[in-house]
Order: sequence, then C-alpha cells, then structure tokens
Amino acid sequence: MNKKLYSVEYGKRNSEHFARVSGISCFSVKKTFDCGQAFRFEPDDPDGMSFSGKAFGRDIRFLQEDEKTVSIIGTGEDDFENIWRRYLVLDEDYEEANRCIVAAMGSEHAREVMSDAVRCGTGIRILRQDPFEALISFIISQNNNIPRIKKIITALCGTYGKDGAFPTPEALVGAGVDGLFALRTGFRAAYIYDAAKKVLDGEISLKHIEESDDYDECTRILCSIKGVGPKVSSCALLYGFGKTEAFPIDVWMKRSLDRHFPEGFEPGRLGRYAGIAQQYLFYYERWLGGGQES
DNA sequence: TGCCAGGGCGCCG
DNA sequence: CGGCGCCATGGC
Repeated sequence: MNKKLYSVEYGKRNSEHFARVSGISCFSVKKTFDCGQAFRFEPDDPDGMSFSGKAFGRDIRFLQEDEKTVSIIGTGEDDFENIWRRYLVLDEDYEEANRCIVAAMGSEHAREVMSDAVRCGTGIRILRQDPFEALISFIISQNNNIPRIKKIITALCGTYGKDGAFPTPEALVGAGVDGLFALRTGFRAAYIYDAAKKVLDGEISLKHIEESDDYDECTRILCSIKGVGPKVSSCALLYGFGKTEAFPIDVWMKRSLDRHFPEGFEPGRLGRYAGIAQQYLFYYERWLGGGQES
C-alpha cells in the first residue's frame, strides 16, 4: 500500500516554469483531454501529444513526453501541489482501478467486454475540475454536441469571465437570462441562470456537496436546480466534486449498455470505480461508432 | 437537408 | 411510474 505512483521535477524552459511528472502509468494526455469531460482544451499538434487550455483561471499546457512522462507547462511547485496534482488526480492508482473494474463484473462475458473497454480507454484520467465550472458545463451539455458545448463555454468565458477564466456565479447572475441567451445557449439560459443564482444566494453550497459523503443527498441538492436531472447531476458530481461512484448515463452509455450488457448492468458493483468504468465504456462506444475500426 | 447531440420538463395515460 | 413532444441551436 501507499506505493509511489509518480515522481516530479521542476524546471524552466524558454522563461516558462514546468513540472515534469514521470514514472506514471495510465496517463494519456490525448485521451484525457479529448474524451469529452473537459471543454476548454485544444490539441497543439495533429497527434494530440500536447493540449493547451484553461483551468482554475490559469493558462496551462500538458505535454506527453513519453508513455510514462507528462510535462505540465506553466506551473511552478506551488501550483503543482495545490492545483494540478489534485486536478489530474495523480494519487489515484489506475492500474489497481483497472483490475478492480474487470474483477467486479458478474459474468465471464461481462469481464471480456469490460476488459476490451478498459484496454481501449486506459490512459483516460477522470479530472477533478472546478465544481461550479463542471456544473455549468454539464448543464450546457444537455441535448448538445461536444463542439458546440465548447463554443458556448468559450463565449461564456470570453464575455463574462475575468481574463478568460470561467465566470463566477455573480458574473452569470449579472448577465441575466437575456445575456446568457444571447450567447446561443438556447433553452439552457434559464437553467444556467438558476444554477448561478442558487449558488450565489447560498441556497446551494458547493462546498457542502464537496464535503458530503451522502451521494443521494448531493444528487437531491443538484437536482433542485432547474434543468438539472440525473445525468447532469452525476456528471457534475463525477467531474467536479470527486464523487467517483457516479455513473452518468447519456445516449452513448445507453447504447453501450444495451449493446454489451443485455442481461443488465449494476454500477453499484463497481463502488468508487464506477465513474472510471463509465468513462471507459463511453470512450469505447464512441470509438466503436466513430469509424476507427482498425 | 434532415438527423442528432454527454437531457430535462411538463403533460398525459 | 413510463412514454412522448418540446425546448434552441448548429455540427455533421
């Protein structure tokens, strides 16, 4: 137990500070930032070895040096320890998670399917994003496609965020439903507004949700926001609040479960690894349907 | 050009 | 409860 999962060294290159994380397993920058969990990152090269974007109000770049080495460019030691280590969940043992996920399946067939999904998706790391950003982002995601989600979030940050950071609850309430609607958010404008207002007023405490161990209570709280149902709620809890037992089911996941587990699927068996398993299945389903059959 | 998108709400049986 | 139309928009 407590085995060392990575080591880190700091440096400076071209007047930019960086942290180089080495000896890490199951970390693909490309898969992690291209799998539809974070919407503010874009590849810097066609191969996707490097992604740049914004998180926690900072400009940051993640560079895949080799299979077991990732450089975080634009951070010193303080930000690495206080922000990026947690954001990337570097202390999660993904090799152990992968074993547990396969072992948790109830039949040989299910183990084979899950094993394929794990092989396909391994390298994805479930990011722990800012709670408010995750909540609003997944409200925007509903009945929407990933390119347009990104576009709306970019507009939101550019118009109402300070220096391009994700907007505060106060800024979004200040925008008003009309201001949000003007950014082409459509019927989601009122939902975004309601979420921001409930957080700003203190009717909903994001900190309380973060600290709560009662998953059902967290769900009830988030679902009291207009336009937040089981799916948006579970995504926010998984990607923004560190509730790794969350198992969001969207149209892709429905297809995956129908296709591979006609006998039924019990996310509860996966415990705290349900969220990772869900992301593998989601990625696997999109890969199968995305025309990359090679 | 239509169908679809990391859904949820309101209404109806 | 379960099904279904609708919501606003644009990617493909």
